[in-house]
Amino acid sequence: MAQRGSYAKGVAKRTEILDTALDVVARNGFRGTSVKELADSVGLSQAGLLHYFDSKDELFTAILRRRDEVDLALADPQADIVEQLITVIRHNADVPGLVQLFASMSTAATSDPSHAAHAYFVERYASLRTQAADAITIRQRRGEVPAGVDPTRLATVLLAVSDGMQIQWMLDPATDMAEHVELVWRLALAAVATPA
Amino acid sequence: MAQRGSYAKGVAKRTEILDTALDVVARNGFRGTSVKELADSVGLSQAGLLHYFDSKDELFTAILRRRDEVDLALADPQADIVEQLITVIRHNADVPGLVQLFASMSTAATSDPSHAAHAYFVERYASLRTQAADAITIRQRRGEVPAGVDPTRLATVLLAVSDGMQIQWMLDPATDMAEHVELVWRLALAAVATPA
DNA sequence: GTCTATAATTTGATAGAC
DNA sequence: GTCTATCAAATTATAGAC
Repeated sequence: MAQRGSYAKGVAKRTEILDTALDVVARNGFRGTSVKELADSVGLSQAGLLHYFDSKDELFTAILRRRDEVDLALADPQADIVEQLITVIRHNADVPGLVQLFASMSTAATSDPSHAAHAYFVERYASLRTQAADAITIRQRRGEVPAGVDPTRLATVLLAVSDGMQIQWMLDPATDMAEHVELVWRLALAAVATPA
Repeated sequence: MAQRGSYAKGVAKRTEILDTALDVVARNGFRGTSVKELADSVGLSQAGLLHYFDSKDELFTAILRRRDEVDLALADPQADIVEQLITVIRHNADVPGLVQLFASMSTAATSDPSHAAHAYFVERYASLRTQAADAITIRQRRGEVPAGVDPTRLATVLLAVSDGMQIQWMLDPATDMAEHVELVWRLALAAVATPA
């Protein structure tokens, strides 16, 4: 078996912890959730849980990374990255706690380069922005997106609406986040003049 | 003098405190700033400062409200609300700490109805959304915005981009927030088909 | 109105036994 | 690897003097 040795065991356990944490946070939310709360739900003591992660922030950053992995696995690999993004946003309405976690961590980490999650967000936005810009460029060549639109800017804007809609959705869960992201996307596809 | 009596004095002092706090937060940022830090900068003890506000969260909510007042006073009353919004976003690049404060408070307060700032955000989004939707409706009648676009949805989306761009700007201050909000606005003005 | 002093917790992190 | 126990702070909020 490939999972032999203490290293693999540690990794497997870590993943198991993260998947449980993902469920717990998704439901119970993230109200400055303490390490102990999470420890209880995964059946470990606080110290036991922190054995796997260097700090609280590292733990929650790992949760965010794991969530991206899970989301990616669920997405249709055939689909345009923009379509995938919209699908993920649509799913977000089912996991309020994760939306809360993402929003909280992003505000805390983006403005503080020394925050444990800073690198995660840098990588995430760079990666998504590039992927989306590439997809937009392809559509542009097909004439589906006006030539005057800068792909990177449009990509940036699509990510921004996604993030911003989370705030308004938390305020009123009846709000349809995905629909609003789609509106921007359709406006771009429908634009005929050539905004910079 | 109109400012006589303990009530008026209290109000004046409160405003004075808030204006100082606004400066301090704008520069120093909001890294979970403690009440004591703010108290020091306004020349009061921690308890002295809390004499004017019921709690820490009430204090920071008051700072946000005061900031909106100041921003509103600076805006051109002749301008379209959407243009005003873009102007405010442009100014935001000069007050990083306030962007941080707004982002932090919005994530904390929107998801928690019992948070001291919850009502503030409810009112703020409702008000801005309505005003923007009205302005969009007017443009629609003039034929500047496609008839098929729902004014409230477009308004919602413009607010979302504004919020979302703050995250990406905190990550990279070279990002031009206003320019990206304008992109969405121009896409809407340039759209020719009729997205819902 | 403002201060000093302190209560009241909470909670992240670590040391060390098993 | 996991736990118990404890440390070490950091703050908010309040009581009560002046």
